[in-house]
Amino acid sequence: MTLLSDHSHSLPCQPDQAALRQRLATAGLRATTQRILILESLLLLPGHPTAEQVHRQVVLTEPTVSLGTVYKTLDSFVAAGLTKRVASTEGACRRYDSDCTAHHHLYCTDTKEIIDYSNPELDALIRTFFATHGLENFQPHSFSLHIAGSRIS
Amino acid sequence: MTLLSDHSHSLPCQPDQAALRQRLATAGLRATTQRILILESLLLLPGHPTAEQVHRQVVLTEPTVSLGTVYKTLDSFVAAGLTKRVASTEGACRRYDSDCTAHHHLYCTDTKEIIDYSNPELDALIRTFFATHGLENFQPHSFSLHIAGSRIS
DNA sequence: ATGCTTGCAAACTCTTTGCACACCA
DNA sequence: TGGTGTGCAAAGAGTTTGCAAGCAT
Repeated sequence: MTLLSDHSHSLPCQPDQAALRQRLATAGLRATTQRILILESLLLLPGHPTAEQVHRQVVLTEPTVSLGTVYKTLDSFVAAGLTKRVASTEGACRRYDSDCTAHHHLYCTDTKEIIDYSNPELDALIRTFFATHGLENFQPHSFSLHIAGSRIS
Repeated sequence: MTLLSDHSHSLPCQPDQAALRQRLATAGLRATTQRILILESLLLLPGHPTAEQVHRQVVLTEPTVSLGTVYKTLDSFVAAGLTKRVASTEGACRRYDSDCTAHHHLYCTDTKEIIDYSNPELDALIRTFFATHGLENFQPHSFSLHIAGSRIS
């Protein structure tokens, strides 16, 4: 099995292999070829890819990586906090989000798209609300607002 | 603090069969025995039942109802707006929510429970926020805040 | 060297589908 | 009666698992 080859086709602002290894190490995960590739693919793919989509991307570079490994790896990424799973009412399959910073989602009811949305003012508003109106018997640690609606063109 | 929207809260009283027929008719659905039972079970079951759980409940009264019918029926309920599907990052299976009024969800990271949460003040806060800070290219029509955290005993 | 990871394929779970029969409007 | 809805069983999609062999540390 070859190590990560140089990617003449890869996008400009992609983290290099050393940075990916570092991220894995920080998360307490061994830096295997597969994990590096899967992490790279997650960061590369737009939107909220499924395990299947990540696999398709990974296989371009390393055709022997199995879908099962992608599932196991994505699970370990989620467990390690490298990745999140996106909540969705639509579709049967899981979607992953490489953006682990707090953010919200716009759900387009027409196109079924899930669009990332960040707004620090909104975050502050919500945090302040729960700081003053504490929930009973529940300690919140993160919030995500799901905004359903439709795109205006 | 902004005024609360008026919040007429009806307890989950058991609608009789005539009321259920009426709800189905209003939604444009034929009132079959199965649909009446499934709707009744949805309203009866606490939390956010899966198709499987609804089926188990329905079969107590009418043992011949098939799981396939429960799936088809729940889909038609969602399409008709009688029921919602709950978004979840956890678990593989779909959950349904008979409460079609706007509300939020607490996701307990320990027990994986999904707990309903309503707070008109919070709703007003969010609505006000988006009324003043409109989204670009997006017309929101509903909001649901997902609050992850853990129960305190 | 040790123990975590991987690939493979089979098993599993959840959901959908096709079709003949049954039923509501 | 006509057109929908239902039951059944098989198929399909997505995900998990067990184990032998392969790597990272």
